Amino acid sequence: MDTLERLLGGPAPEVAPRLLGAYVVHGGVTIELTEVEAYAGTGDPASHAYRGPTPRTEVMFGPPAHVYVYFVYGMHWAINLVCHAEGSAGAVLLRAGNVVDGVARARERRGDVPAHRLASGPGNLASALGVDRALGGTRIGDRLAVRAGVPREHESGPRVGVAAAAEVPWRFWLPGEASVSAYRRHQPHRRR
DNA sequence: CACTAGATGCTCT
DNA sequence: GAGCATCTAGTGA
Repeated sequence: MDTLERLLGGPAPEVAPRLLGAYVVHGGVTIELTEVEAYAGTGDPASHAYRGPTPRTEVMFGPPAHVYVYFVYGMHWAINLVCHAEGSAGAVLLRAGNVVDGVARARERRGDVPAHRLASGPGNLASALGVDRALGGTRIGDRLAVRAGVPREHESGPRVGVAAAAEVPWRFWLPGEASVSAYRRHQPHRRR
């Protein structure tokens, strides 16, 4: 497990690009990561952990190599890998990837979409893997597995859709991958 | 192609 | 109750 510690331990902005090309396995599906974002905990206004621990975010304040799962916009789950040491709350959001094994299984969950859209976007990625709140707080290697990939050239830029620290370039992706999201600025929500 | 409105429910104030 | 680390279908060009 030394390899896993080396891959996942450290400041989120350093761990995030290391995860590009790595493999995530859950629910009979394997995904090769093409896009991730770093969230640096209490020092990062865009992080869910910014204002300190809450029932939802306390996983991030625990030891690294655990899974933080959250629910957004009434219908989507998103997966984070906790990487900071206990007491600090940094994590990496898994935004997109290529399904390299278990395509049929992923398609059962995602429907009849083009291959590059099976796991494009945090909600779709979690859906393809069959991940929901039940995975939250589990240790990596327990139910969700992560394997290192081959290091690759990557690009970086501002994180998608965040209201705070909108200019911080902590999104990392593999260039030329169709699964990577187009950048979108945060947009305030209308209500009726 | 680009752009946007609406769905939907959890979490914290 | 307000805001949200989203996604898709729909419109218009």
